[in-house]
Amino acid sequence: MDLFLSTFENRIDKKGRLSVPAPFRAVLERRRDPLYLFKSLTEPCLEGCGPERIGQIVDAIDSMDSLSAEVATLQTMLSSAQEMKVDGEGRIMLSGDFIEFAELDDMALFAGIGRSFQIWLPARYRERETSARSRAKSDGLPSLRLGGGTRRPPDDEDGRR
Amino acid sequence: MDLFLSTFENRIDKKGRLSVPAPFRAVLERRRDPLYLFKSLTEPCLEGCGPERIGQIVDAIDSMDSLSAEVATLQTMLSSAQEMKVDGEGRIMLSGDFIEFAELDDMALFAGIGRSFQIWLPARYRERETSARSRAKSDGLPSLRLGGGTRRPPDDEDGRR
DNA sequence: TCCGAACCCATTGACGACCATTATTTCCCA
DNA sequence: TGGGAAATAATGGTCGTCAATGGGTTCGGA
Repeated sequence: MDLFLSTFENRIDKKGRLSVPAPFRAVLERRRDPLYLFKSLTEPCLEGCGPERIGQIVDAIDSMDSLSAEVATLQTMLSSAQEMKVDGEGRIMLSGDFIEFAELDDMALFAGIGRSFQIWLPARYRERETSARSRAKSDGLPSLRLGGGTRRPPDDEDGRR
Repeated sequence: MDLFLSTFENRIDKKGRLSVPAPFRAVLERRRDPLYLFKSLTEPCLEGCGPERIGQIVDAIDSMDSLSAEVATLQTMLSSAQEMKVDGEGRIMLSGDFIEFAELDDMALFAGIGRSFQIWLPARYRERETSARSRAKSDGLPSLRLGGGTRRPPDDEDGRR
């Protein structure tokens, strides 16, 4: 399975166009997947993914009580989602709404987080990264304990990016 | 599967005409489906969909106790439904009843929510979106935990709080 | 005959497709 | 080992197309 990993910083030109990092594009193209962007529900950033995640959300809505607050939350997510058209040069055009929401300026930082990626204002991302790091030092790495199962206790780590 | 996604804001002209967003039209045309609108049961907005969703409601009624209150509610929904005529430019004409119900003025906001979409007074929609986002921040993203369904423990996700 | 709704046509503005230029990296060869 | 060439990626600009909107005209029903 190919994943979105690593971070890239690209420029947003004055028309609002933004190059998708070549490695991310490669993942989508290999699967022949279109790219979807939507506003994060919890943070000031955009989320990028393929259709399968969108489908999961739609199915979740259908299987839930349509009166619940959770459904309204998921609907908010969907109604912010856009299928992005990628031009011949691998660029997308961010709507004014997206730029505003993520408070983007003239640079955008792509952060690969596995099955999806995020787009941040670079400065804001770094802020968040340092605080995540210090939190990890004080609180440990709960998710690694849960998920990984196999290897290595929560130490070293900080060495890598 | 093609879905109704994203939001669009269009003007209601002085003749009462309203352009259906081209992407939404494309979904319906590809399936050769007519467009139905009906009043939302739970919110001050209109719901738009194709025939299959209307059929689902009919089937639901058939499978329920015909004396129950829920059936009466669903019947209310059906009786408010109209098949909309779309003119050559992709516009529909809203009845006075619909405009009143959704408290529409001179702008209408289309919000795609997967298999259907909603039509809102823009200001009212934004209110609702704001509250959905703040709720998501405080309560987390319960539904994704449910919806993911398939693999993977409840970590990573977009919603790393 | 009057009103409203369906149809047709015109305008405009934004977006998408295409083409050009620059920069950076990698690889090959001198 | 260093320099150059080619490939890839990023960036910038331009033009055509289509969607959104507005106005006018005709047709049908009351």
